Amino acid sequence: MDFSNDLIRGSVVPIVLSLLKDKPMYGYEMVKVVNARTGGKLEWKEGTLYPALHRLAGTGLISAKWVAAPKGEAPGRKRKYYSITRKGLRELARRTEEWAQFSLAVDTMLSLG
Amino acid sequence: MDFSNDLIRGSVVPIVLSLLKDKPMYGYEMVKVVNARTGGKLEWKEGTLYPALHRLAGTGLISAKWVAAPKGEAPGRKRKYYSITRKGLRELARRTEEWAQFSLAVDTMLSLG
DNA sequence: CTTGACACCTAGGCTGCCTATGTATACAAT
DNA sequence: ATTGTATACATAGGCAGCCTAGGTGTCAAG
Repeated sequence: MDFSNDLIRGSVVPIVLSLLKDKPMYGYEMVKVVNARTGGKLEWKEGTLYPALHRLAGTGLISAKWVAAPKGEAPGRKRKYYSITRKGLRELARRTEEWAQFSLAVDTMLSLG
Repeated sequence: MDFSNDLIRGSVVPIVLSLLKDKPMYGYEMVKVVNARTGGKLEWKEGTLYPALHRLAGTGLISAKWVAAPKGEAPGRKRKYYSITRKGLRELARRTEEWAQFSLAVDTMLSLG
């Protein structure tokens, strides 16, 4: 099952914030993790994620730091690690609650609740 | 809590199809019913619904029929009643399953599952 | 006779997801 | 040597749906 873009929309930001709540991550890593953790159901595209990360950094919900990859792993490559800010944590709480209420409302209307 | 447009997006079509599965309805009525059934959480706008109905009719998922309102209720007014088609019923099944899987995937990523 | 509820409609703007493409490095395969 | 694949970042342009704001017209109530 391939999810329509219209469903995807709006789910990227809360998921990014949720990922970063646990530990700093870089974009490419997030793509892989999301694809893996959902068994390929959610298939993030780089062209979606990178601009989203820039928006989040622009509004101060996350912050970025360039880090060289460890020698044994991917020598010579630069990774842009993102961390969630305090403001981002508050936004995560808001978005998580919003999602919970929204999905409940939709379930109700689809007689799934 | 006001849901962001990005979440709303994609939920309109399955909900319309689900409503029409039970009985034919007219647009204005759908707005009221959705607002009521979700306790005001989902607040549909006419400017959203009407174009959506036209799209659904255009792709043959629903069909329309003009009906005069009953004399005792709203005399003189015309209502455009929509019914779901057989094609629409199949699409409803698809969309419902899609939503179920999608919301599960998001719950997983937000540690709500 | 004005207000509000009913009932429909559309144009234009905004915004975010997608496709496609590009840069650059490292390593394996041919 | 060269090609391909994985890593890791980035952007431009297209597309599509939701929203705002405005419009039409009927009728009942104040």
